[in-house]
Amino acid sequence: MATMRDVAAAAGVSSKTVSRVLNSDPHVHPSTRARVEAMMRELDYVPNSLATTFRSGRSSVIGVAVPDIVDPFFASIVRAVEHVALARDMSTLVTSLGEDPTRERLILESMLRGQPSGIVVAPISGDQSFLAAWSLRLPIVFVDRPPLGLSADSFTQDNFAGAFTATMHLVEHGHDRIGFLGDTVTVPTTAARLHGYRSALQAAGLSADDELIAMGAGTRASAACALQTLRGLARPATAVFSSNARCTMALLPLADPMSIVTFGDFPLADVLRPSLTVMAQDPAELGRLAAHRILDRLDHPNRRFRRSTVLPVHLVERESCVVPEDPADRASGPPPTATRSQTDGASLLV
Amino acid sequence: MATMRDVAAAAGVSSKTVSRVLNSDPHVHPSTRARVEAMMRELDYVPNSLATTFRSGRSSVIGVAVPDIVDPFFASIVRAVEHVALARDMSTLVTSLGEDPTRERLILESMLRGQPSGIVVAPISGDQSFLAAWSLRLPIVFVDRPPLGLSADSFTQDNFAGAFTATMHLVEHGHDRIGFLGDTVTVPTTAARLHGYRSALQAAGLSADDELIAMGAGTRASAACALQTLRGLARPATAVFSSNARCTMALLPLADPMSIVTFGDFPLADVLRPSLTVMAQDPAELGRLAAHRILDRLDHPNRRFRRSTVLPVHLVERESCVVPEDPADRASGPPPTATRSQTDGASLLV
DNA sequence: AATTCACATGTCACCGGTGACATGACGAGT
DNA sequence: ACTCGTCATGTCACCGGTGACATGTGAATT
Repeated sequence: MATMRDVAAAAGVSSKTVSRVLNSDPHVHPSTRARVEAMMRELDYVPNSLATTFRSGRSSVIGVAVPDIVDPFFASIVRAVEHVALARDMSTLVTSLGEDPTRERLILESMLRGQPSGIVVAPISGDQSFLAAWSLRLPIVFVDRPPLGLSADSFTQDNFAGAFTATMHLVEHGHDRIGFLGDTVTVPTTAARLHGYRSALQAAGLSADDELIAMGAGTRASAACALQTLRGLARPATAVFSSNARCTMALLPLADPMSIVTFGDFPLADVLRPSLTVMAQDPAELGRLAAHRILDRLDHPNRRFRRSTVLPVHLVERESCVVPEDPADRASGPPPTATRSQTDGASLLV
Repeated sequence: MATMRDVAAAAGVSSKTVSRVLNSDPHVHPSTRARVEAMMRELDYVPNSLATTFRSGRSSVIGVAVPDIVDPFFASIVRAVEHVALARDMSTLVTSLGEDPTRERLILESMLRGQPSGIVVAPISGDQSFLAAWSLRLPIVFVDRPPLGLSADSFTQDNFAGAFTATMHLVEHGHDRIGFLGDTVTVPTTAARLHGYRSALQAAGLSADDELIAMGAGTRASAACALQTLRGLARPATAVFSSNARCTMALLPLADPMSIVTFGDFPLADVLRPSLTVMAQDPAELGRLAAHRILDRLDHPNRRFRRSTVLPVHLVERESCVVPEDPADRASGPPPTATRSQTDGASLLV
């Protein structure tokens, strides 16, 4: 593994000159440059970016920590950050935080010890105050979920309004018993969506019974259980607002006639039959904004930025919301939104 | 940003002693240790892992380069590597290689300059010979796709056998005109799958006409076009072997009655109606094996390992393969494998 | 001829831990 | 009392580039 000094010795110059050649310093004689370059090639020299990085005190790496890279939502965020970083010749250190909130701190601190230029975090725990000391030294930007117990840049979506709109959409289709599906209330995203759901019911003059709210519905088994409960109520639910794509995907294999709106679009949501009506988010934009904020903070340490940016979400209306079936009158005409009949959908693939 | 020497000065000891405390060296007096630890807390000292890393000459990072992290297949590989790395207190540097084969080298070399302990690559270009020099210095392990122009460890799947089985499965259902869908032949994976497909047709005594083979079918538009062509043939195709999940997902919105088998399982493949019969791969296993190989190579520099490991893939039979419809005889009885009728499937969601 | 200056190149310290080796102190064993 | 070993701690160089600053050389300017 040839170092700069090896090249220098071979070319009969000082290591500084090699450094100059490497950084295309204009004050190097063409012939010297040629000689050095030849030697670099011959010794098949590769600069050790660890050394450069170390000396400069900061690695040109943007850390990204998300709950789970396999989730396409977070994967999109990661890819967007990566893309912005690449354009600035920086790289990306990715970590999944997993499910265990107590590990968040360990994972993030280990990432921070590597002296990244900045980090982008979609947190899983309920307290990021431990990042306060770090945020003095490098830009820390939150995506999807705002920081708790800490003031820092964040790019989130309008979860409240999105949930409100989604629930209203179901109400407008005539549903008055609408279930809520989510994983954990401790995640602020879910809390805000629950809040939006409740507000919509209230605005519509409907009661938001707790029995309509099913948490921990992130797996197929638990979603099945939740669904059964919703159906078994004295006044059964006829529709569901699923607060995230994971719950929806868990629900899909078993949800028979029931209207659904989901928070968050996902691959194939438009291909299912019926296709799913969703509140579309834009994870790539979230990632892009976060990455740019890191760069902006780095470039302009003294500039002030708006701390919290909330992106709108919008309703993508597809087929999964229909007027509830009236048991007394099965011939009540076609549902207003379903543009394809059920049998149509059935033949799509075979 | 306090350094070790700051702590040392504050505690009235040498920096080496602080280093010892940090590394829990037993030869430190308890009282000294306490004093140093107190000072570390007071100055809110954080070790600079860049320095340690630099001195040791190798960062405890495993680099992972995949075509696209948003693809759940590659995301699973990444997560598996991450998981193994974490257990060894190493971190993971992730990069997407993207679509452009000419950029592969640049991206990988930039990653390598960071002196990772090893890298895991799912390459996109047709030549990795430039990695030869690097592979002398650190373990380079290929996943999903074998290296080209280079001898290195690889963990792949049995693409040939998988494609053979998948195609045979369609043949056994009575199809004699089976189309092939893929993106690029230059990717060895696709080439092997095409080969398996051809061999199966040949083994079945069917002709593998070039007109049945549609490449570049990775987007919805191109998949639509390919499908139209296959349907418009003098002897139209009645079934399709899709060589990867991306093509399948592109095909889904528009494939009406046509039997499909896909290489690679993906989320929701079992929820679609009809659910998709697939050749299931195990990306997480691939990632796990690759990561362990990196660690093994690191731990046992002199041990010899089997270079190439090929994992089997297996058929997951679902509903998307049916006996071709005989135009002359529509009452030819139920298809042998479809366990749910089409109308059954239709009512699953509403 | 003296002065100035752009240019080509070199010297050296430094970034922050840590390995190799040194030192001093004290208790145990002969 | 002397040697030896263990413990607690210190010194110093080094990992590989690079910034600050110095030096030397020849051409242009006065």
